[in-house]
Amino acid sequence: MTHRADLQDMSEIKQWHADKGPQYRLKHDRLLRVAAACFNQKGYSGTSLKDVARQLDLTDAALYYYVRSKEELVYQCYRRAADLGTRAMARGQAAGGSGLDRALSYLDHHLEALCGEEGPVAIMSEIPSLKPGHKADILERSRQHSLDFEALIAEGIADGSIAPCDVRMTGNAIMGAINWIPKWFRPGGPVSATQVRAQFTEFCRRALGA
Amino acid sequence: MTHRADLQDMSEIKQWHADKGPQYRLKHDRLLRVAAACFNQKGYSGTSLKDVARQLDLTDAALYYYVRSKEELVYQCYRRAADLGTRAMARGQAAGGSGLDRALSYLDHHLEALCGEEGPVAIMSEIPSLKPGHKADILERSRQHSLDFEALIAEGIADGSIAPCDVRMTGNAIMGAINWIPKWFRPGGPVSATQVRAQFTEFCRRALGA
DNA sequence: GGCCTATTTTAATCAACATTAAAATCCATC
DNA sequence: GATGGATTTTAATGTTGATTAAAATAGGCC
Repeated sequence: MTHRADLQDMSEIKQWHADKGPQYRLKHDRLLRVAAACFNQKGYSGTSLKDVARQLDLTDAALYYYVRSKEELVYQCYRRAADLGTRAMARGQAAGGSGLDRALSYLDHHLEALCGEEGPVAIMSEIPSLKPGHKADILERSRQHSLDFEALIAEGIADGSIAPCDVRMTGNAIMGAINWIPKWFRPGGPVSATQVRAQFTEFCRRALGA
Repeated sequence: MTHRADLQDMSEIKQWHADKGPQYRLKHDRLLRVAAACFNQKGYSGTSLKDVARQLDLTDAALYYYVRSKEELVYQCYRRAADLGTRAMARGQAAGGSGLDRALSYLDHHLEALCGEEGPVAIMSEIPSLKPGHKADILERSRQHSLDFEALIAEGIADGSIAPCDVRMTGNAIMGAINWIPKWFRPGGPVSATQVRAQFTEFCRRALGA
């Protein structure tokens, strides 16, 4: 499924970051978080590189020391978001208990990443305008994530902890609810991250539970 | 809450469309649907007016006979989406039965609009880059819609048809799931609109039901 | 102090669209 | 088949913001 071009893209990026020191990594990560916040708050077309740079006390041109292009900046934001999701999924899968328990564990971990200190996570609303290789990569990860979640649901149904339902649809519904969270949740807002975590998992427990 | 500038914007738009005939209205509506499809599939920044125009067998310049700017095109797409939501909400509120019944009725109507013949509905991911007046208008409608939905949930809790829960959170979760649907649902795809409607409402019934 | 690398800035450049103005075409009606 | 409004095209124009190249600065290390 993966084209030669994609692999090339991937390795290019690895090279790009490979030799840089830890200072670099730190700033690069900060860039990604700031950019994600901008994209979520001001929209993709609404945020210029200058906007992002200003928040980092930098010139727009300076960003090109960290990313090759705006497109790549978006891509890396999405990649970061996908990575956080994947990590949460791995933890959920590794958790003990019934299918329901593990599904909820995953959700809780993901919510923690979304609302917690890991900083703002980019909503993936501009996937289509990524260049082919990057788009394929993100879509692939995204697809895998969905499949993993559906698998958890299926296991839950099998072991009787989750009520029988259309796995695909249910997965999509919950994923949608998750993905939409950055739209309405603001750290430091009226609702705390802890509350969201508790209430959201509670919601899913009821939605899924047998 | 509404500024003078906003009102001005609104009336300007009314004037713009007021005198035109029914042919015009028809084509204008088609434009909005095609544009919504483009924005959803190719992203906002990924769709040029030329793209939209091509699908209508028109030149990009011709679109300016129907809209004043790209920004306004987006705004009208969002407005159309909001209107469909509002209509569904009105029908749901007017339906009989318990709070749960009415909430589900609203959802069903909204799903029908989203997946049915009314054509593709724009995902509102670029609200921030609307100009102030338009942004305020859309946000206001959106907020109202959420409030209405939360009210339905509250009524359901009051009459015992919906299990006690945090109304705001639950509303946000379900709205998120709804708003995300255009991301994965493709008319003519593997899953029919009817199936989505049935399964999604079923999901919400379980999530909400007492 | 001098050197080397990492980081950032200044000052252009450049391209992609959005947008506009004027002209052309289409179409119903007289 | 001529007239007038509605609709669309052709051909520029403009502006924004991404991108680049070369120069400047900062800081660790000898």
